[in-house]
Amino acid sequence: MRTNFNIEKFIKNFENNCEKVQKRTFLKNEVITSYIEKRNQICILLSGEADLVRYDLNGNRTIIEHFSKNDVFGEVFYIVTTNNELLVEARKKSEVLFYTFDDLYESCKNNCPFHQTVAESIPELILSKVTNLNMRIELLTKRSIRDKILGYFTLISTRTLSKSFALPLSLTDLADYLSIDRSAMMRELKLLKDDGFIEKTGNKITLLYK
Amino acid sequence: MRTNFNIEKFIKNFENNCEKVQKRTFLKNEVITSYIEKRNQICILLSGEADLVRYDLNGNRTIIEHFSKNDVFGEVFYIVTTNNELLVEARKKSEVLFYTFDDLYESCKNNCPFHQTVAESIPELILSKVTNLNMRIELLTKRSIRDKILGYFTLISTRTLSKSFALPLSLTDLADYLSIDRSAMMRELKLLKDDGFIEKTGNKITLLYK
DNA sequence: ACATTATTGTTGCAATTGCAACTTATTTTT
DNA sequence: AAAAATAAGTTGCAATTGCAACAATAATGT
Repeated sequence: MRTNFNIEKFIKNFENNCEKVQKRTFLKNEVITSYIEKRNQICILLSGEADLVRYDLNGNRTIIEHFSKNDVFGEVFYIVTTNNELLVEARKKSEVLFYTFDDLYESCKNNCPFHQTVAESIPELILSKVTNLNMRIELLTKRSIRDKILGYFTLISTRTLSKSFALPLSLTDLADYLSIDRSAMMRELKLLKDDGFIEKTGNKITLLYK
Repeated sequence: MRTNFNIEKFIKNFENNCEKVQKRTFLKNEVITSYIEKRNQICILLSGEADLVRYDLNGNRTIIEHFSKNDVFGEVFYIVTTNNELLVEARKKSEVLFYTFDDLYESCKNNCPFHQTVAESIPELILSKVTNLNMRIELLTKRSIRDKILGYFTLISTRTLSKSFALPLSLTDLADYLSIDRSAMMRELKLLKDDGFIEKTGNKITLLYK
């Protein structure tokens, strides 16, 4: 899920000597990090794609958030007291910037500009997370698979300012994101085509309504 | 949904001369406020109960958040671009403190202590909102009514540090909060009793598992 | 105290959704 | 370029859920 936050200012400052900032590369399906309280790290996806996922006891996977270039994540943005393990998994080969902090709002002893920029941007970052969380709740509270799908498509359409768009997720992943059965979702997609609500060719969707 | 945030320090400062802080009383079912962008207000529930609700096109009500004493709400905590109207409705007679701001992070020209306290506490407040939103998503992504109910009960149990508790919501409201059909929820509650997972007398629940 | 309204509790039935087991297509790896 | 792995697409069937329409309680208002 794309944050609206413009991360460019972060990245242009990251080549510095602060030992608290590290860059690492991950291959597809590697675990980038897990959300454990007090890990105190903020991560920025420089390239590639990744998902924040949870596996429940029945083996169901839920994609909690989908990250693409310049998205920011970390357990500070997901403070929940549960026994469920949350993982960030690379979907493709990905470069990630890790930033470790002692106190989220304190500035670095080294006074490094990157560190500084991060600290200043925390409120803005969190607000953009809140926006995404609220949109997600809006999708999840919809009562039928059809409404969830259409809600999601409308969201992407609004973001891309176009009635036609490529899905940022595979259909398998989309089902796990909307928390619905994949085959039931496929069936509903076909019905939506048959009923003239959408056109679908591969992962390209065109909305025909409104 | 209870925030962990301790609001006492807000309230003890509220009797001041700042014209941007107002106190109003609402009767049951009155609309306290609606979430419209740029309204720029933060509200604190001093007494009573209220819900943040949305009505969809089919007339389904969704309770997005439930507020009780000392909870803080306002559209800054719910920035979403949708055409759905969001309302905060009083469940009981309620007292609400309204605080209007020009810039969330700027301090008051009057330099009033209340205003000051609010501005300083924004990050903390928002983080506690994020926690609640994440927990809500965790509930909503559960695949069955049974898991949603048990997830909710476990949550309340953890908060109250007890296996026995009174539900903070009516059953009708709980169904709208979990985004499920009320009668289906009632049926599942009976099954949970029959299967020995819970005991239920009125709105008192006792968890028998784990 | 009575009437009114809202909430809880129940149930049959229909619609939706999930599950399992496939086939076909596409991507990735060797 | 072939083999292997992953994703997309289908379908029958069973389980779950939603809907509608009640009756029984409880809460609220006059």
